[in-house]
Amino acid sequence: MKIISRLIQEGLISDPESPRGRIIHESSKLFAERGFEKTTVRDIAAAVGIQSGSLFHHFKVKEDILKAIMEEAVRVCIARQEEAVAGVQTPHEKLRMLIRSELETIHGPTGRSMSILVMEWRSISESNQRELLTLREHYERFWFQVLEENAEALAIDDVVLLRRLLSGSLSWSTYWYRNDGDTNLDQLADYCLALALKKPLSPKANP
Amino acid sequence: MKIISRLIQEGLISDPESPRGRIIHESSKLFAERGFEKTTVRDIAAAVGIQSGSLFHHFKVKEDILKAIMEEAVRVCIARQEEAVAGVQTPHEKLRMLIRSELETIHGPTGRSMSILVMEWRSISESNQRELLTLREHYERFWFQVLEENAEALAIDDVVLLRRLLSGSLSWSTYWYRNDGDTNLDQLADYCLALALKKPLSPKANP
DNA sequence: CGCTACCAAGCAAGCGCTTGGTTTGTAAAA
DNA sequence: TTTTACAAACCAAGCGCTTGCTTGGTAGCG
Repeated sequence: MKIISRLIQEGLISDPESPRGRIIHESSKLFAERGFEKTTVRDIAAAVGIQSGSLFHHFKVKEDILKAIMEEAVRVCIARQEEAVAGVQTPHEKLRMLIRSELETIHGPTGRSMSILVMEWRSISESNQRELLTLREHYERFWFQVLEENAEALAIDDVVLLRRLLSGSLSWSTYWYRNDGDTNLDQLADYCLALALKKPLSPKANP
Repeated sequence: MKIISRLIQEGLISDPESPRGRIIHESSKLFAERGFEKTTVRDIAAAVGIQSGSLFHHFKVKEDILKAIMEEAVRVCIARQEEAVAGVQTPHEKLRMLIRSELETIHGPTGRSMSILVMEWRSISESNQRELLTLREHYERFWFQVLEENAEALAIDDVVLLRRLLSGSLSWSTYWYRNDGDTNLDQLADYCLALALKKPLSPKANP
């Protein structure tokens, strides 16, 4: 949770105590539950505990709330990613941490925002999509960097394709993975890693 | 295309020439483009070339159009799947055909309906969701049957988890795969198969 | 004073859907 | 062959409601 408070201080994400933060928080709950289009500004206002008109003192239009949620989601994602790989040495472990980190953002406290980012993508305008894509590129670039640097060591034949298939598997887990099930995130990450490397499940370290 | 006309004759999907079929067809274009919530009954009517009120002569409520699209999508999916595996003998080839068939439904002419099925899921009521899930279960059951019967031969350690990860990878391909790219569906299927079996890409037949 | 945060009221537009009636194709009855 | 019958397909009009957002004003605080 250290990351979050650092990002708040840097002004990259908003303080959940502030009005803006409260609106974002409540909105993300509602958007995740029923979707952006089906959530009215009155729903949001009621959840926050203010009048619907008052929302527009903090956000110019409804879509800006959605954009803010997505923006902050990606920012947290990037920060988590950098922290996960920092200090890790072996290629094998680097990839494992990357997978693990992505699973964490999907199923941890930021999970709601992440699924909104995917599911409500079409509800934001093209210009906002472009802005978010630039942000997201940072994240993807990091993945490709790690994969390419270690492609030989890990015997990866197609970096781009692997990332795409992995991306799908991990995202899709929102639909079935539950934190209280009999598989935990570490086990899931290990399984994905084994699949990606076409190796049997087991050794902690690497040749 | 033989399957489609068979399904039409059996009354399992509607004739694209009929009014009902035309509405479904035009709606699926619009839903895929802007989403269910953002498509108005007036948009649909205009695309079909009738008055908005006339739609309700064929469908009781707007949601029923969406439901019909989804229902027909799953039916085509199931039929394709059965046909794909029929006559195939080796475990290796069976799995390959299953993957190939799923990719075909996602990226072929039924692709639009398939992505609607995934993306607009939350826009249908719970009771309709239940109905569709029963249909979908048929499809999934078929997958598990094939996987379980050949788990030993293919050295699959976790059938359920493999199907889930594969499911994600394949679904996600809507976001990046283009038919006119330099990879075709067969190549993609082969790559996914190699990943699933943790084997290097290459041999047509199996040990 | 001035600034942030908010309220109360409501407007204009758009929404899904209904209504009552008309056209059109088909097929049996005269 | 003409007449009658009838259902399916559609139109024109609009109702009632919800939507995102605006406006003008107020409370609280440094």
